[in-house]
Amino acid sequence: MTDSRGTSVGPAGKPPSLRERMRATVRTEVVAVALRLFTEQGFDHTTVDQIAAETGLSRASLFRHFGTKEDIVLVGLEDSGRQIAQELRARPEDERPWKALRRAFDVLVRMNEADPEGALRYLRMLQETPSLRARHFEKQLSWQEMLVPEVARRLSVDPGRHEDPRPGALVAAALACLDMAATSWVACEGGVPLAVLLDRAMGAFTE
Amino acid sequence: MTDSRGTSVGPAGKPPSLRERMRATVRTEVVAVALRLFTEQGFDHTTVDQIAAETGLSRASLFRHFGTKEDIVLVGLEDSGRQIAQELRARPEDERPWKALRRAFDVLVRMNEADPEGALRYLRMLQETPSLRARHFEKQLSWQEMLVPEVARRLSVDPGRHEDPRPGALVAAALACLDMAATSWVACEGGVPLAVLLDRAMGAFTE
DNA sequence: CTCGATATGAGACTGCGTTTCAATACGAGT
DNA sequence: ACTCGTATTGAAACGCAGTCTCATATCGAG
Repeated sequence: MTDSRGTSVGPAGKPPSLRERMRATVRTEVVAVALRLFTEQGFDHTTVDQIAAETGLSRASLFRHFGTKEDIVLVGLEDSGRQIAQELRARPEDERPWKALRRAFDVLVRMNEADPEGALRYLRMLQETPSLRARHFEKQLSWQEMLVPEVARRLSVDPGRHEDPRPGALVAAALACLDMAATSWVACEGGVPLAVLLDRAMGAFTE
Repeated sequence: MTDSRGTSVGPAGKPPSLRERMRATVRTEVVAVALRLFTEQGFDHTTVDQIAAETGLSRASLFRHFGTKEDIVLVGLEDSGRQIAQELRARPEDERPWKALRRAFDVLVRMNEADPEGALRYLRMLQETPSLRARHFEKQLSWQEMLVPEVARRLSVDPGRHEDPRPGALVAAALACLDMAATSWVACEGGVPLAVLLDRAMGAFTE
């Protein structure tokens, strides 16, 4: 059971067959090699053929695992989105959506604190490479789709009603704050904790 | 005097030379032809060569006018951004930034009301075409850069301080609300006025 | 009219992403 | 262990976006 891009999806029963384990191994290997090359030579100056050569895969197979070159860098975000959504659903029922979103983002904060140096490098590359920034926004859109239903539920809004943009607006705005905090964090070289910047950004509304 | 993509910029002195007028007419011609082809066959199924052929231009020249295929559709946004920024600066000094941003967006609302049918078609294409959505976000980033200084000024924040993500967060969140409102507007086929949706979206915070 | 700057077309080139096809590796059932 | 249907793989050609070079016009100022 895999999603459209082949990520193994959830703990849904199946004992992972040999094939799927192979698949996972290959994927992490590719990501490792690619990240090394990207940080060494820059994203734009690294060709897909080069990555394929260094991993011993063919170009075609590479594109079967990752639909695009950018996806090699961004596959991880898919999972982060799921984690945030899970965390959001776990927040107390009576917590305000805005606050609940802020708390759900703590999973990302913790991930960054686990490896600040790597996170800094990663985010810098993301922000310096236009094509990556663009794809990154697309991924955030998928986060949005994962988070909106829960916010809608908390606001007692019929999920099918598109005349009420409030759930979407809250989620999109929160994600915008998250991006802004990340940008600031990179700008001051990690000098100010991400959590603090995120509090400031999202606190600009309740003032 | 032209900006990086060749758009004539503001009423800054110069009487437009013949060359620049030619340039302008060619550009609007290309945009017209391209929009027709895109709505007829879809963005992805229209090649740049086709547009070049129908306008009598060479591929190379086309790319001199518009850096990318997406830019042909999105050049107009550059100007919209400037208008919003101008409107924002014109808002009363004591108005809250959030409200001032809401009012500044009215220029877009008015543009949509001037040609709802065309706006609907345009936005639909934008949202249905992934590569266009991605570039659209990039353009919004440039809007952000145009709006942040004024918001920072109103919050008495030193523009150079990136430890304070609040101006950026407010602007990014407002733009997210704008996008969400536009999405809802398209979803209900323009059934609810954009202004109303925008009020709802941006009102979800002050509640 | 002349000269420098600029826009143009033609064509080759790089790189991403897709498609086709034949060969191979898995894995379930016998 | 054998076999057959199903996935996965590499090789190679293809389509298209975007860049570059270079020779040729075209404009604009003096």
